[in-house]
Amino acid sequence: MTDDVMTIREMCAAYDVTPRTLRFYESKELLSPIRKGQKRLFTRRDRARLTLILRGKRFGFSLEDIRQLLDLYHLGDQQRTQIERTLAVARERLQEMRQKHAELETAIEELSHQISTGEQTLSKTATGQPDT
Amino acid sequence: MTDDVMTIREMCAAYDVTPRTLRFYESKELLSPIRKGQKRLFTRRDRARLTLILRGKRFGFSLEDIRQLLDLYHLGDQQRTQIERTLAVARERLQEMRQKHAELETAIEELSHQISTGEQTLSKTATGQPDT
DNA sequence: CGTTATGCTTACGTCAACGTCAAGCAATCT
DNA sequence: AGATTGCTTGACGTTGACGTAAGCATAACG
Repeated sequence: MTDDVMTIREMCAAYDVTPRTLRFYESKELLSPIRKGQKRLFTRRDRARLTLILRGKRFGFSLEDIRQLLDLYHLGDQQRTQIERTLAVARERLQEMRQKHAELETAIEELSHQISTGEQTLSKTATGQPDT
Repeated sequence: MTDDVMTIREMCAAYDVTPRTLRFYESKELLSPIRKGQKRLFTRRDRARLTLILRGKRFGFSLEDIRQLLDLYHLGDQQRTQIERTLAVARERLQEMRQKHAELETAIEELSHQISTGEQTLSKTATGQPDT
């Protein structure tokens, strides 16, 4: 099991990102692959974090937001006050997410309503063809 | 009821946006306020659209995406093929939104789980207190 | 009638999140 | 050895969504 770690290429393939993206995330301290000489080796921890990063992005969180949240997922040797601040951030984000979730539900309903209205408009003005 | 229309300042106050933003949206053909001489007057239609624009943005849609979706909300004098394309776009977006909705649900559960784990960590390492 | 406020247009500035080169090691293939 | 391939580190370019500043017009106030 040498593949406890992955190279940058393997990571790119696995997560569908570019090398540039991974290096960029490292520069922003979102990832911290180990260095074998010159090269980066990404651990399970990096992979878990990347999963969370990509998910966070889909929900519209900034990388900076995500960086703060990531700490939550491996509270180890941190200071108590640090943990508390992280928790506070997390609770805020959770609130935002719940809010979004609810709004999204409304928006989905509205949009799907509009779509069926549109479909009816179409079927009435059918293309030369009468109704089936 | 002269306030069938609103000035740019009123709009800014009502929707918490800047004048720049409203003019920018107009330049991108997302809004089309009428002109009284030099000045812009925003109608109910503009307001409805702005509501949808801001909502769309919260869900991570680009202004261009939103511009296409907006057409759906007032299919009037359009061409049939144009309506069909709009509907196609809308269905795609609806799919995305449903996907996001589901993912968001998962993420909410995970995050809230992590938060309670974090809280327990805190309560065990209570301030200066040894384990209970 | 001067000035203060508001609005308009035009144009350049900014910030996030990368993309896209350029230039240089290092290992590997021929 | 030479060439190729993969990875590295800068450094500058790009796109979307505005911010900001300059300059002029119009309107309102005193």
